[in-house]
Amino acid sequence: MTEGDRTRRRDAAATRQALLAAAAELFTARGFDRTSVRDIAALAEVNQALVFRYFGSKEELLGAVLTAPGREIVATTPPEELLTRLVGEIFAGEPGGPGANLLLMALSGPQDGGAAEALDREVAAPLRAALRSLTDDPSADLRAELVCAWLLGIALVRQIRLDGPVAKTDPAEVTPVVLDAVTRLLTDG
Amino acid sequence: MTEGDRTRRRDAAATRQALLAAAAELFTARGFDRTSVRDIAALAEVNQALVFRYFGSKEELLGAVLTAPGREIVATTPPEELLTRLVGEIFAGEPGGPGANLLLMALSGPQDGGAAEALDREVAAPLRAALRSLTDDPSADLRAELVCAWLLGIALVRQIRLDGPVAKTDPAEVTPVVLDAVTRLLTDG
DNA sequence: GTATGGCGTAAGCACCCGCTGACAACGTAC
DNA sequence: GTACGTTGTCAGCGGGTGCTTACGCCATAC
Repeated sequence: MTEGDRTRRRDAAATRQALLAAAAELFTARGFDRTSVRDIAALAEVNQALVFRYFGSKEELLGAVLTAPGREIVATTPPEELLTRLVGEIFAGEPGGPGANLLLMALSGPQDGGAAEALDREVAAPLRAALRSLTDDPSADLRAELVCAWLLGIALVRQIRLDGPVAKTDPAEVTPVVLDAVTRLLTDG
Repeated sequence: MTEGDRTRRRDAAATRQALLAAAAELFTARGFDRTSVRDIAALAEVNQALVFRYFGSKEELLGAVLTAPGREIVATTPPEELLTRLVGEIFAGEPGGPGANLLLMALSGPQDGGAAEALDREVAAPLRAALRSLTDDPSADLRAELVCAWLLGIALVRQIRLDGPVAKTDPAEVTPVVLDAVTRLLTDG
């Protein structure tokens, strides 16, 4: 309607970004399958055909949404701080909203589309490697994956049980509890 | 074809059970949304209209599948053994197959259909209550839910990363590690 | 033998989905 | 000012979905 809208339209990068943001929000809230391309486009206030112009398919859009933020965290954080950083990120965002909880998407998404594999490769695998290096226990692999499993579970419960203590307790109180338990799990023989 | 088939057909209880089993298998393997009623009926070798005759809707079928086994465990196990029992169940079944991993369904299923709520009410809530009673820590609620989150994460990782150590390590080796860490998490101030 | 009621079957409705292709509007380069 | 490439619009396709409805079929009761 307004001229301001007119000037901001016809901007490929902006629409691409709007689609990414809308997709992240809806995928996180409802899961992949329960989100339609038309819903994403509507939230982004963009024609639905543009999803396919810019991302090729709904699955590739999921891939783009999934890998972006996690990869950034892993890339910009030294291994020895990765655990603390990730726990912090998990408890940083609003429980219901988007944030570190992109994991849910990978679970509800297509198993064969490579999205879950991409997330594992880009985010979880480096984390496991970093955790493994913190202990010399012979079962380091197992313990590292147990820690990852815990983080996954915490992120999910925070997302699902919005009224539970994991979601509601002050992060400053929860974080040390988790980090403590993880540390002991890793450092005990 | 054979007479044996003829006699076993036209048996309401048997077809109901066949549908339940088929639904459990497919829901667990693919998730709720990626499983169609026609797929379930085909696996059960039953006409798809019978799903609606016996269960009313696809969601109610999910509800029936979800609550049955978990509720049985909770009902038949005294609170003080519930944690050990559940950890045992999680590591008992085959990693890829059905078993204690019905949780995945609740996550990928409809959030508003009450299936996840039913699972929480029938299974998770009693578990949390049992865990809470094991500690007199002021943050007992939080710690109990953190434990639940861990179990959820472990069950999921076992399901998702079939080649990972959580899925492949001998349960007899993993179980004490988990139980140890949980106990310390609960009993530490 | 025949009526009755539960069981299984076939066909299809109405809808939503991911995705496509042709076309219009726009901004820019010349 | 005109040609051109990019961006956005629109209608619709092919197909899958949950679910319904009307209808045969069989076992039993009488």
